[in-house]
Amino acid sequence: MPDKKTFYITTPIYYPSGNMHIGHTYTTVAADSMTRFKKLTGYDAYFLTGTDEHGQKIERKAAENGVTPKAYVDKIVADTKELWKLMNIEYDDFIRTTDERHEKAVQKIFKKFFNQGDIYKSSYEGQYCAQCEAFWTPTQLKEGNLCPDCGRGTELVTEESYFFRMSKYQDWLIQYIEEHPDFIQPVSRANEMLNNFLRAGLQDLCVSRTSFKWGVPVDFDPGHVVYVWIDALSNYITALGYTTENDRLMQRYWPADVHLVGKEIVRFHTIYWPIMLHALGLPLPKQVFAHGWLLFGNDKMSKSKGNVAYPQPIVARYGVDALRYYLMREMPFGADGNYTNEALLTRINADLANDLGNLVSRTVAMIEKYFDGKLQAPQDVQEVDLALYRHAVELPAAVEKHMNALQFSQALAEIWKLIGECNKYIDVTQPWVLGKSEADKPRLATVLYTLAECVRFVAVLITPVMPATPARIFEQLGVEDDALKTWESLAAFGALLEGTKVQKGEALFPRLDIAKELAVLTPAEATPAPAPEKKPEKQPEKKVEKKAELPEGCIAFDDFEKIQLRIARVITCERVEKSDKLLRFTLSLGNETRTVLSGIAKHYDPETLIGKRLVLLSNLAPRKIMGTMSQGMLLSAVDEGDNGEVLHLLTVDGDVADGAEIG
RNA sequence: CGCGGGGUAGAGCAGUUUGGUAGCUCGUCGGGCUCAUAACCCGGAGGUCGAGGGUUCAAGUCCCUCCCCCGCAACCA
Repeated sequence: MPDKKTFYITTPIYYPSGNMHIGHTYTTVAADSMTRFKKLTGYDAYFLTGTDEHGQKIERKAAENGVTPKAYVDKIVADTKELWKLMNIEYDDFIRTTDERHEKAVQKIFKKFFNQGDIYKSSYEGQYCAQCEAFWTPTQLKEGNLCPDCGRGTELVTEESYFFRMSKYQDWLIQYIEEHPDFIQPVSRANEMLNNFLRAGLQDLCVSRTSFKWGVPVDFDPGHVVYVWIDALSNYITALGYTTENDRLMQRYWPADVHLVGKEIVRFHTIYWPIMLHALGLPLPKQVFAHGWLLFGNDKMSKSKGNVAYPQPIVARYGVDALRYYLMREMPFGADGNYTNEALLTRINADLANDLGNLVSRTVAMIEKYFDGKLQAPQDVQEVDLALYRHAVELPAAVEKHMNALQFSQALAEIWKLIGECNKYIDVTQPWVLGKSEADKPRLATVLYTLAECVRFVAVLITPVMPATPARIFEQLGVEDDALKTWESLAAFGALLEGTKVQKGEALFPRLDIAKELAVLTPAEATPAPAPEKKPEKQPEKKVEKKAELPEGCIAFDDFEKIQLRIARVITCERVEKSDKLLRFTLSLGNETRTVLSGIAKHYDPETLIGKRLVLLSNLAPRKIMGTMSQGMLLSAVDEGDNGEVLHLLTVDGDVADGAEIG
């Protein structure tokens, strides 16, 4: 072990103000795939993830829920770890900024900065919103110094704080970035940082707060807590035992090989963090890689917009590896990408079911059919076979090249080229014709051996991204020897043993009925918010809003008038077959009845709703869900309780006629 | 003129560094095959490469102007 090369990779520590969604999953799967790849290729790899648990927002969220901040984050952290387990994430350490080991180290780091004069005490003056307990800069404020968040007035407040002398290190950092072109990836991000912040001049950074308590206390100045930057960023070294007696890990793994970050926190990782490290006398991470965002439709995922996708239902339906594959394959790492259910399902069918799954299936089936399941040694090798051998043997190097550049998508594309080549090879060699004559048996043996060996190559190569699938392939191929599952075993073609007994199993990835699956996946997203479906119409609307110069987050009265809300009486209500979320309603609107589906089966028993008067968004475009047209949307209040969301249907006071309009 | 990214076939993207026949996936149309998960293989149709101007024998690729979209600037990956 000591002679192995090391590789240290981190994800950001996530902010546990709510459950982790598919975006966090994206980053974490990438880090995990990279780690697995490095381990596979002989590295001593170390993978750190965790949570950034302090700050006012958590403090407030916890208060709203009537629990302590610690209890609040404990729950989310437990769920997060559960999710990573589900996603087959094998981290080496999970750091929480509330860990004692972290807090102690942060206090030492803060003290050191103070002692060496990097941190000084001063005061911070700004417009403060008492309601939101937040400071806003002049550019953030709405006209008349109104709070951009709640719209109330703000007041000029002075708060005593500690500041980090960033300006002192500015020139050093500019030079460092210019001399290390690989430090910030993609390079466009480096330019952004240089042009936007560094060359413009760094402001000293406020690194403590007195306005809230939920943070690491500054041990030499009661009342102050360490503000986010020093607290959060230093996780990458406190997790390795920095400042403690046992800093074995620090010695071994620092500096990190790569910090994976989302593009919105590039600045903190490429400016403040390097400066902090430099001030501590530590080397900088070799690379900060900013990946893009997974957008939903064309929108940023955000809870408030109701357009967030969560991994759990996808994994439940299609398996972890399908989702991991999709996330790593769909878009180039570094650029933004769209998450859509359609694309996910298409990928599963085209790449996993048709190309890979079917290749394994037909290969194994033919070995069973023609050789009674016993793999024959290749005989009578021809140029078609040799071409495929060469392709396979050259593949690991190509995959390695792309993986080392964190280009997961390209690495997978390379692997899939071999899969495509194999499918074509079957067509060209026509094993079912060879099987008809005894004289062609040697050819047939060669063809089937070649295919089986290629499948083995593929199984090994996809391991980092799809850790669960190779075992299922090896089982069908009859590969038991672990030596045949290693990266080294791909050095030459032909490691598979003659006589291996293959056995056809279940389809690796069953082909999906896309229309049907879409209908199942859709209600979950359609329920919380009106579906933002019509792209072409959306843009003009936006423009109108801008021209009218409405306060941000507001709509005009005529926008409201577009929404038709009516009282609907429940005539019948029943569960939808094969759906655990949907209820089918027949509603009376006085002169008409409507069928509406609603994803609230987990919150209500259908019988109890009959006769109730509910609020219906009646002019929502109809949508087919699970084969039934749903003509509107029932409104409900969403309560974010400890055990996830709880829905409460909106109802109405007093006796109101069916179909009464709400305005 | 705040900064950055982007506008390429119906959809999603690559190609722009180092100008030289416009490529991939999905979809679509036609053909082939029957080992296989109605899967696989081949072929076709479909693009004024955001607009305009310029440099050049030659421009998606270089230069200039303009239009449009998205993001950052503020603790959601």
